[in-house]
This record gives sequence, structure tokens and C-alpha cells, in this order.
Amino acid sequence: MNAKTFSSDDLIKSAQWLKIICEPNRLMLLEKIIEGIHCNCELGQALKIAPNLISHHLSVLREAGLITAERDPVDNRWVYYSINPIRMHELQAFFADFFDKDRIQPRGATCGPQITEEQRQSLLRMTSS
Amino acid sequence: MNAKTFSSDDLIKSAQWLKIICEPNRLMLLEKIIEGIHCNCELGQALKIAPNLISHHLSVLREAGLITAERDPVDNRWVYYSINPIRMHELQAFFADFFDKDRIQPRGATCGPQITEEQRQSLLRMTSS
DNA sequence: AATATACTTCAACAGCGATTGAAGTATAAT
DNA sequence: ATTATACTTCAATCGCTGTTGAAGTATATT
Repeated sequence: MNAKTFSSDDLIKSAQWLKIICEPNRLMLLEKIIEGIHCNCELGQALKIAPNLISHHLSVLREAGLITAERDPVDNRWVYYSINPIRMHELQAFFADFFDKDRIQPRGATCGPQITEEQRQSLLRMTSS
Repeated sequence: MNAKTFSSDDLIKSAQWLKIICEPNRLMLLEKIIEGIHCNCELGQALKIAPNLISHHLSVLREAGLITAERDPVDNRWVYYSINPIRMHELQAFFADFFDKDRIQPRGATCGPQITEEQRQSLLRMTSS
């Protein structure tokens, strides 16, 4: 019973999530934050890109809710970013479901030219191999 | 022992994959193909977009190796697309690994202002909560 | 008070890619 | 042979976004 399907709305939302994380610098920022580098300036050093660009990409991730920001209580100039584990799990769950190989169905022969039953069976054998 | 990390090269390649599937129409095409609708013309009807746009997006998916195309042996004008289960599994595996919550590390306090040990411990408690 | 630090915001540019309409190709039907 | 079908390719447009340099803001240091 692999009846799971995704609606257009599901997929449009999923595509928006994917647009957030399909940028190399953002993916690297996420990786560094996951690995424990949460300081803005260290993230800039790790990626070797300009501070304002770091700031831009981090704000995209933050507005998407993938990370949260907090100021250093001792020196308010520093900012630390943390992963939102709930969003991480949602993304993981989506991909686990969407790319589940058990969902793959053979072609339903409702389209194509008029063919004989013998030819149709031949096609089904091809697509299921 | 959750020592898994991703290199820059890994993430650049992964971002390229994500760019392929972050487009709503392409995600919907994949969904329909997974569900068993493999015929080009039916895909166009399902998505209600122009045939040449369908063709464009399918060619992007095909060039990325996510789907394969085959002509109808009876009527060569028809084209049927099938999911590449190997690529599907690779994408699923990447997301399972990258978004594994066990990878999330607390902040390593190698950056930020000069602080006392007591303050550092306080920060660590905050980031690990 | 004046300077330095750690970002953030702004303005401008540039390149990519989704979309559209028209033309082109190959095969099948009449 | 002519027409129809099922795509595919081409040319052009348009909007979005990553990137850059400069200016701005807030906090800390001297």
C-alpha cells in the first residue's frame, strides 16, 4: 500500500524550500552551522566571501526559519546562528517520502497509440525492467 | 560517532542537484512520472502548461539523469519517460545524511569576545537547550 | 569624545533561467 | 502527395537573484 502522493500545493511549497537550500554558499553555511561554527565572522572566514554576502545569505536562511540568530550577551556586536532542528527534520521527512523508491509505478497505458494487447504487454515488460 | 561531514565539492554538487529539482513544474513532472504517468502528452495535460515548456523541463531532468526517455515502438512519435531509481536513491540518501539531526553540534566557543569561563559555560547551556 | 569593530542595508549591475510564440523535424494517417 | 500529430528547437523577453562596493547602524574600546 504505497498510496502516498503529493499535491501541487505540497510540491510548490517544497520547491520554495529547495530554492532556499539550492545555493552553494547557503548549503555550506548550513553545513558549518551544523558542524558547530555558529559565529558570523567565523562563517565568513570559512567560506572566504564578503561579510555583506554572508549577511545576505544568512538572512535568507533566517527568514525561511532554517536558522535562528542570537546576540552575544557579553558583546552585543557578535551574532551566533543555530540550526532549527524542526525544519531540518521536515526537510529530511519530505525527501524520504518523495524519493521513496516504493512509490515508483509502472506506466499506466492510458495514453499512446492504438495498440494490440500483445504490444501493450510488451511495453509493460519494458517499463518494469 | 556522528563524524560525517560534507566537503565544499560535495555541497557544490549537491546544490546543482537541488537546482534541478527546485522548480515547481519539474517537481510536479517527477511526481507524475513516479505515479505512473509517463506519456509526454499526458504530462502536459496534467500540468496544464505548453508542450514546448514540458519538453524543456523534461530535457533538463533527462540531461541530469533523473529520468530516461524511450520512444513508443509502435508509433515513434510518442515518448515515454521513466524515473531513474538510482538517482532517486542518491538524492534520498544525501538528504537523510545532510539533515540528520544527530549531526547538529553545539557552538564551539573559538570565536567571539574575551569572556570568563563562567560566561562561556552559560553560552554553551544556551546553545544546547 | 573619538575611533574601532561587527555586522546590516542600500543601490547597481550582471547573468541565469523560466516562459512564450513561432518555426522546424520526424513520423503516421489519409 | 498532402495533411495531421507529437514533439523539439529557436529567438526573444522578462523577472529574479547572487554579487559587489559603498554607506549606515549599533555596540565596544580607548
